[in-house]
Amino acid sequence: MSKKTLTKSAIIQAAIEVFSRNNFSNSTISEIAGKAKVAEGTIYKYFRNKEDLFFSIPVEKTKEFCRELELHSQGIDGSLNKVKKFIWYYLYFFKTNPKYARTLMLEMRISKNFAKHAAYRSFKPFTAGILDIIQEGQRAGAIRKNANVYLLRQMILGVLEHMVTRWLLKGEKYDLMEHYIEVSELLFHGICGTKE
Amino acid sequence: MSKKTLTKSAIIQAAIEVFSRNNFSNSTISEIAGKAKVAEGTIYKYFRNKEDLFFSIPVEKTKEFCRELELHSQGIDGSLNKVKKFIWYYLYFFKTNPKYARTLMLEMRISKNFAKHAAYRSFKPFTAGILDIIQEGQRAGAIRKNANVYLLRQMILGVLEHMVTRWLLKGEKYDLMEHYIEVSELLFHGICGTKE
Amino acid sequence: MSKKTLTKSAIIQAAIEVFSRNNFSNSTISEIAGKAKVAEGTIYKYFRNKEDLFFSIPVEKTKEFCRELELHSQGIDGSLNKVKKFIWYYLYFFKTNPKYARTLMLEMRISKNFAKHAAYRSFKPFTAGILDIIQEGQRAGAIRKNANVYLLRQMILGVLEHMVTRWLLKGEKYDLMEHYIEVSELLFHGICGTKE
Amino acid sequence: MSKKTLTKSAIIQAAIEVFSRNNFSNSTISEIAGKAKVAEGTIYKYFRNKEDLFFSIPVEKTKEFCRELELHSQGIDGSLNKVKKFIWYYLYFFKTNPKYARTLMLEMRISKNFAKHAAYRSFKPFTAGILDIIQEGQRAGAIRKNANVYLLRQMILGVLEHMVTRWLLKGEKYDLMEHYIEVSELLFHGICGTKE
DNA sequence: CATGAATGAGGTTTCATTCAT
DNA sequence: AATGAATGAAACCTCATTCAT
Repeated sequence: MSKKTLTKSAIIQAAIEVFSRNNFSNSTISEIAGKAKVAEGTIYKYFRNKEDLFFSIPVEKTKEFCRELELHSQGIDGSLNKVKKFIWYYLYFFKTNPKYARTLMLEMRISKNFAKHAAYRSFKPFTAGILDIIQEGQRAGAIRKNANVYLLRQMILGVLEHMVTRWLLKGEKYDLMEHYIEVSELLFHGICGTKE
Repeated sequence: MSKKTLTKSAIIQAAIEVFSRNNFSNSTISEIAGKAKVAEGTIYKYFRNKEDLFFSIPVEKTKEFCRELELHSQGIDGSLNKVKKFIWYYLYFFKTNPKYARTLMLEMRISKNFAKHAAYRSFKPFTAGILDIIQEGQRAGAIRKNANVYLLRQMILGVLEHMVTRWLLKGEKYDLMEHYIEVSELLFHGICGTKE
Repeated sequence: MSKKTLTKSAIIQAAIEVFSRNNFSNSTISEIAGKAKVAEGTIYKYFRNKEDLFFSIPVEKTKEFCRELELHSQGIDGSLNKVKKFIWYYLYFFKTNPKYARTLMLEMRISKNFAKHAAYRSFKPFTAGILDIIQEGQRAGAIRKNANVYLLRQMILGVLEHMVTRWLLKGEKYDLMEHYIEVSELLFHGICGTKE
Repeated sequence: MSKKTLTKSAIIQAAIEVFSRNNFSNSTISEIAGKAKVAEGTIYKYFRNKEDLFFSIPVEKTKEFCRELELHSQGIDGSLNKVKKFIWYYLYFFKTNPKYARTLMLEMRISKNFAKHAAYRSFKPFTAGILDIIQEGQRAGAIRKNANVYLLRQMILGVLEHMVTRWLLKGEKYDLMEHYIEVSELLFHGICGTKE
């Protein structure tokens, strides 16, 4: 890694830590600079402004997510198994990256201009991946054919997002993965009993 | 309504509007005072500080939600029908209160000190209500007995929260309620097809 | 004078002093606030920003100039005598307001956006006054009829402006008015000798 | 020209362009370096600091002015004709060097430390030249003997400076030279009519 | 000689909160 | 009770200058 690349990723890493503790507005460039061991001015050589630095965070992290997910998914047969693995890895990733989780789930996601920023496109491969699995599952009959694929994806991601968010808001005091099998089960077969 | 109560709710209403446009940090007391047609100093007669005003918003709004839900739920038989009605009303409420939706979903929920604030307790009757329905459903056999009630509640609220949040982030450009029947169906019977 | 008006003119007066010592960019709001004995924030209650404060300076000062000139001009007959008096008062005014002179002549006049700012219009009565005198002089035959009035005004103001500017740049070390009669004479009858 | 000289004059030329657009404080070394196609650090090999670079601009330009003026003045008889030629060339020079005109007239001239800088002496031959012409004119009787030569010079330069400055402030939208004959006429014979 | 990454001091501006009226 | 003028701390960001390569 060149010196420039090293400095840049030191800044990103420091930014993740700082933004995860306070919110965007309460985080200061000065603190990020301190943590990254660079001068405040240096940050502005690499990022246009505070918001640009903020939005640049998920670019690298999403690459990492997709790269690792790829590895974990190899050799798995059956769409439902693939969905299960996705659910597992999703929770695992945020469990092991709790600071990034905070930044992404509690700050970035609701941020006004995020969708307009170039960095937003870095999510494309991520959301495309799960969509492929669902479509494959429908073709194979493992997933309901009479349901909109986008709605199905929304449900899965919605439940996962909610689990991570709730875990963060509760202070990460329980194991994020403890109910993951049960949740998969409910997602697959519904909340209904057998009588009604 | 006394003059005091009128002033107070004018301030709250102005606060909802302002906080729904910008985020907490970017909203100013000065703008809220302007919209409520009171002096800045007056706000401090009714609320300890900016955060106190912010957290006071859901108190009234949640009361309103519960009161109306009560009415809508009367005369409904069957736990699943009650859950369906809850889902319907939840979406309906936020569809008709989009500014409050923004404030609550995008700002309040992730706010660091919210859970510590007295106002947080105002959600109690709300979350208790849906729990009752689920427990009743389990007793009647309409809802799986082998699933944790809290997890069930979390799934339902998680999906709903996600739907509202997504709708807000997409700019309220589609009808929040358009897929509500399909979503109920998926929640009740799962995403699986019949083959696997 | 109300308290608000007092505060505002204290700020303006402090601004004149500070801007006259350093240039616009090197002057600081902090120093102006200190001199005016108000907090930095107070300045922003009265002026939109640093530039707005800067451009607001000549408004009051030009009013003062015109008011006093009016008095001094009363009872004077003959256009050339009026021009002479104008020249005298112009030099006198800047001699007795050297700090304002610096701000206006060395900073304001060349400032990029000044002509666009509302304050620019405050010069109107000033430039209109001398034009009237010139036109009257042409009608009476005291001033060349075959010369453009705007060019005549430009020459008079140009020479005066230059005298003040030069005096400032030389450090106000000589008497600004020492050559004023000689200059009037040259303006009136030209630099030529009698032979050519 | 050696490579060193080439680089230096590229920097000066870039500086003229940049300083003519913004003022001294708002101009950046970075932009100058960019325009001159050298690294920022390189500028500091040739000039002590930003101010030194700024003040170095007129040195070359004034040499150019004097050299050309010399040529244009050859073979002209009569002091007034020489003055006329000077006026013509002065206006012509700034008309054809508008960026330098801005830098010199609007920025440099009022600059606090300019008179102290070594570069200030580069004006000497320039101001000496016009003084010679005036003195010669006085001896020949073409120019009033009863007027201070320095005052005469001041009047001529003052009017010219004012013409250029006004033209720049008005956005160079009219022809700087359009009234030059009329102005000479007024300078030579005064603004007075024949009656008074 | 030339480069350009890094520095870090310092200024403008915002805004929650107070308090005399 | 209501006002709104005044406060002053604190943060983002810029940019001249340096120095290791």
